[in-house]
Order: sequence, then structure tokens, then C-alpha cells
Amino acid sequence: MTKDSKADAPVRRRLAPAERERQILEGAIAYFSEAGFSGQTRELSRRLGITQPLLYRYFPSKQALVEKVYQTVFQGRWNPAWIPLLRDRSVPLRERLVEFYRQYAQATYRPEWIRIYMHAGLSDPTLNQRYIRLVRRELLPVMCAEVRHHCGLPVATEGPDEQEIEFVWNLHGGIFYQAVRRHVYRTRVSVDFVTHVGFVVDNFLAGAKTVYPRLLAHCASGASLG
Amino acid sequence: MTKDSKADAPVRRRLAPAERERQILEGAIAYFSEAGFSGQTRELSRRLGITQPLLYRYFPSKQALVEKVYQTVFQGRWNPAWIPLLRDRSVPLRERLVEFYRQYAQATYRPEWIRIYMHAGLSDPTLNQRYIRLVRRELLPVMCAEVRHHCGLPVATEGPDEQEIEFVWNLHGGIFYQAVRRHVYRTRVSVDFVTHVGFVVDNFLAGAKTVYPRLLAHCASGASLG
DNA sequence: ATGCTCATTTAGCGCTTGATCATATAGCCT
DNA sequence: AGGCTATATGATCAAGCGCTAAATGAGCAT
Repeated sequence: MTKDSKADAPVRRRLAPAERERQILEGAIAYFSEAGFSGQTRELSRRLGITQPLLYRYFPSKQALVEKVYQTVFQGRWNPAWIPLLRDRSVPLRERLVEFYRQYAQATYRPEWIRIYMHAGLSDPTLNQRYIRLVRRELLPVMCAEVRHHCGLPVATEGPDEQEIEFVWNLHGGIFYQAVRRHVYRTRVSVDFVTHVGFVVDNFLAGAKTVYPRLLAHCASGASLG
Repeated sequence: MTKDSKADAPVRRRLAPAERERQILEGAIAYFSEAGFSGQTRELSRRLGITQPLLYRYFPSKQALVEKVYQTVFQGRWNPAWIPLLRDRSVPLRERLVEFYRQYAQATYRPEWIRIYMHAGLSDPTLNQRYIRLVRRELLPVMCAEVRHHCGLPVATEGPDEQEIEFVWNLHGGIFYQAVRRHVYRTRVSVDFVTHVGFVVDNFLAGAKTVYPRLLAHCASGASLG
């Protein structure tokens, strides 16, 4: 055995404050994404190899650290360039959608993102509601418009109907839910993501040619306004 | 004010053990589905209007109560009759799928079910993995076979390919994810569920006519076996 | 009415938790 | 080498946690 006389001597390493803060934040993201935000500061510090009071030198409270974790994980993962990408009609819609989901998955379908997003939703869904509104406002109307155009239908002057939004959300949610199965339930998903999305998008677009006109007729009849 | 001299007198009501146990369990389902399983027994007892030690007369430990909650929520919600319903080719597949999802939603797309399912997945996904395997084994292969038949394709003698499973799982997951948005993120979903499922199923089946043959060709080429 | 039973409460133990403060020492400057 | 600065630790508090045991009293049988 290698000198266990003192039961691993406390190797005290003095880091630059900025680097220590970064290290703690990174560790907190990893730890809280596993244990949830009811995880303990002592366990976090143990994993970081530091003492628990040190956390409080860099973050005034656990709550402040948690909020920094939220901020860090969810900030800057939404790429505004996705919208013009989806709107670029010089590229077939199928390719645009597959490419969008390739990029979107790379940005957000990661264990920390998915798990912290779910933890957040269960404890206080405010953050999720904000994100959902972003998707609802920025992404889905564009997808609706492009699918309409793809199907040779007129693009509405006013925004899409709720029924229409839910329709494209089924595509979006189905793909997202695969990431939930992977990172929350930790089940193996043994197909190539891009190939899978290719089939799913093909299916959506092929079906839309038939169903979308009926969907719009349903909306126009005022069925979802009552 | 009505006699606040004693700060709400402790009204001690003596219930039959079976009824008290049922009441506690019901309260625990409601409370833990909100707060997660790191919720406190004192808060649970407060909501029930009883003292906290009383819980321990009916359940030996918090863990035992939690496991009873799991058991109660997830037991008997899966209806084996769904399989023959989906297989009944005297009814159009579209109607079978819509009716299945109507029943499935009524059984499982409830706040306690969805939320406890998510809480469970994040803390220990064993339960979810078991449920996922059930869906993967009992439900999805049947849906694959019926969709194949619907598209005029031969039903495989051996089970469906993984790529095929993921394909129908996108339909299933998309519908499930609407329930997650509703009960975890607590966002308003203002379309009629059956109407929505109708459009989504129509879209899936219409698209499948085009895409499913290509999907099977892809599988047959052994692309997902490598 | 009276006494008995056991469902329920009051009091509290041992431990963990987030947070604080004084002390110790790593690492740079001279 | 010696001293200074402030990063990191050790000790500890107050509140909250799951859980226990003894005291209490509601509701039944008689």
C-alpha cells in the first residue's frame, strides 16, 4: 500500500479564483444533473475534492449556485441561425429539417441539458415555460410555414392555428422524447440519429401532403376557436 | 374571529386503520408527485391534517411509503386488452390507433402518473426501464406489424428491426411528450386530444405508405446491424 | 355512565443539512 | 530565505430531517 498512514493527506491546492469557480460550476452541473437540486453541497464538494465551506467562498448560497447552473446550461444553446436555415428554400425542406435536428440535438440533447431541464420542470416549471414559449414563438411557426409551402398550400398571413402548432409539435416532441429515453431512463438507443430523423422527417412530410390540407380545413371551420 | 384562543384546536379524529392508510397513501401520491421523493414526511402529514409520527404507524419507513406509492400508481394501468384491440383488422387501423391512444391517455396521461414517472426516472430509472421494456416488447411490435399490413407489406416472421421500432416510437413519444408538456411543464394544451391524435395518426399512416417500404429496405440492407 | 383499547399526539433523539467564522498554509514577491 | 496575502480548511451552529417512545384521549363494549 502507498502510505495510507494518514488516510489520504489533505492535498491543499491553491487555485486562481476564476479557475476554481469554473471548476465548481462544472462539477455542480455534473452533480446536480445526476442528483437533482436536492443534492447536498457536501457531496458536491466531496466529488470536487474540496471542502464544503469553500463552495461558499465562490457562491453566496446553494440557491445562487443552482441558478448559475441553470444559466450556464441553458444560455447560448439556442442558435438564432436555425431560423434562416429552416427558411432557406433553395434547399429541400427535408434536408433543412434533418440538418436542423442534427444541430439542435448536438446543442441540447445532452445528458446535462435534458436532465437538468427535467429536474427544473418538476421543481419549478417557470424556466421550461419560458423555453417552450421560445420554441412556440420562434421555431414552430417557421416550421408550419415551411411545411405549408412544401405542401403547396398558402402560408397564412396571421400566425398558425393552435391545432397546426400541436401537429408539428408532435414531430418535435417525438424526436425530443428519444433523448429523454436515452438520458433520463438511460435506455440504449441503437440507431443512428441522423438516419432515424431522416425517416421521421420523410414520414412527416409525406403524410403532411395528405393531412395538412384537411388540418387547415379543420382550423378554418373554427373548430378550435370555440 | 372564531375562537382562536388555542390557535386551531387539534381535532383528533379516530379512523379505521384501513381508511387512514388509504388516506395517507392517496395524500402521499399527490404530495410526492408534486415535491418529488425528497419531499418531507412532516409536510406530507401537515397536508393530511395529521401529525407526522402517525405516518409511521401505517408505514414502517418513508422508503416503504414511497415504494407503495410507486406500486399503487403504476400497478394495473396497463391493459392487456389493448393488444387485441390493435390487432383487430375488422376495424381500420386509423380507428384502432386513435381508440388505443384515447384509452392509453385516460390510463396514464395523468398528472400523478406522468410526474411520478419522471421523478422515478431521474432518481432511479429501473422502474422506467422495466416499463419501457414492456412497451418495447408488447406494444411496439404489434404496431409495427399492423402498420406493415396497412401498407401492404409482408409482416416479418422474426421481430421488427430496431430502426423500425424507433420509427413507431416517434409517434408514441410525440403523443406522450404532449402529456409531459401538460403535466410537467404545466403549459396549456388547448386542442382536443382525440382530434389531435386523429391528425397525427393520419399523418403517420399516410406517410408510412411512402416511407415504410424504404425503411424496411434500409433494414434489410443490414445497415443497422453493423 | 364507566372502563378499556388502540388510534393519535406530544416530546424528543440522533443525524444531516446549509451556512459561518476563525485558523492554517500554499504560492507569489522581494 | 523570509514574509504577505488570501485561498483553503476545521470546527461548529441552527434548523430540519427521519424516526421512536411514552402520554393522551376518542369511541366502542358493557
